[in-house]
Amino acid sequence: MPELPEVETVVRTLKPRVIGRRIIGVEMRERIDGTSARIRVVVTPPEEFKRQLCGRRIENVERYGKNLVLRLRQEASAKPVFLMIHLGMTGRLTVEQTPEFPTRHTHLILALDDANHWIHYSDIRRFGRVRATDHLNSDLGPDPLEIAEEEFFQLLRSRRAMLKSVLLDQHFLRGLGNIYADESLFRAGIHPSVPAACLSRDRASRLYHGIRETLEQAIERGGSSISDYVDADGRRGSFQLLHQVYRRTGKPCLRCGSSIRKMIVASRSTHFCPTCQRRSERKKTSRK
DNA sequence: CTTAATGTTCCCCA
DNA sequence: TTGGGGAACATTAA
Repeated sequence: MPELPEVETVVRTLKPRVIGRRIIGVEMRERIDGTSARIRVVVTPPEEFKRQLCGRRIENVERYGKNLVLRLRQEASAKPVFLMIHLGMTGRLTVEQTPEFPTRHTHLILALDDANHWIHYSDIRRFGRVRATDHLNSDLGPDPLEIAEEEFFQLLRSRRAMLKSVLLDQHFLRGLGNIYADESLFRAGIHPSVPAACLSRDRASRLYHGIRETLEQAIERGGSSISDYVDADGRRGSFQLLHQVYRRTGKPCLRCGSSIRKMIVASRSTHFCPTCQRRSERKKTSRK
């Protein structure tokens, strides 16, 4: 359930239910397979993790790229601790009314001080990661909803890789994933394999706005629920109903009727309309 | 039985 | 250093 609009939706639905509450209990269930090395969803060692969380109040819930960040504090004067959660591919963060572990895929339960609600983290594939730290490291690129157009243009110029690869790179922009990279490129009318540095100012501008509009609409619709994603209240999003290209291979383009194609870029399925998304700009007086 | 899936990281090679 | 390609991680559903 991973990209920016989904995480933003979880943040918004989680906020009213947990802000101001204290965490009074931490329960973990780590599954360990004999075959492979031990993969833990909660990265912070268990004792340290409990020590960092227990008794602290949830001051705020924010999004950092695809991460959820809960800012915790003992009291106003104390130093904050951050609970960072990355949902990976199938992670769910929900508020439930039971302290019981409902399935074998629930890995973490936080008890709140209202005695009625528990925060559950479940993750079928266990690609997600949960950690507690006292400092936020910022090795990710700018947020696509905050970056200025000129800064975006300058960033693009520094990368010669294919646009699709660049948009997926969290060090370039934080928050886009496979769905929204494809949908944004379609909205901008640009082919996924165009080198980022080759974009004209005009096309870069269309991409900038294409990304923003796609993300904003997706957030309005509560994100895309393809298989696992739900918000903190367990509700599915509906933006998947508005997808123009993602997973629509062979279906007609909703704009021009051409058959949507799929190619592999950066080891990821990449969907595009061969008619609406050109490799180069077609100008009326163009010689190309 | 095979394939693909909203993600990240690591390794190899050009 | 940059970028492409692929594997690994783990589970499920088609």
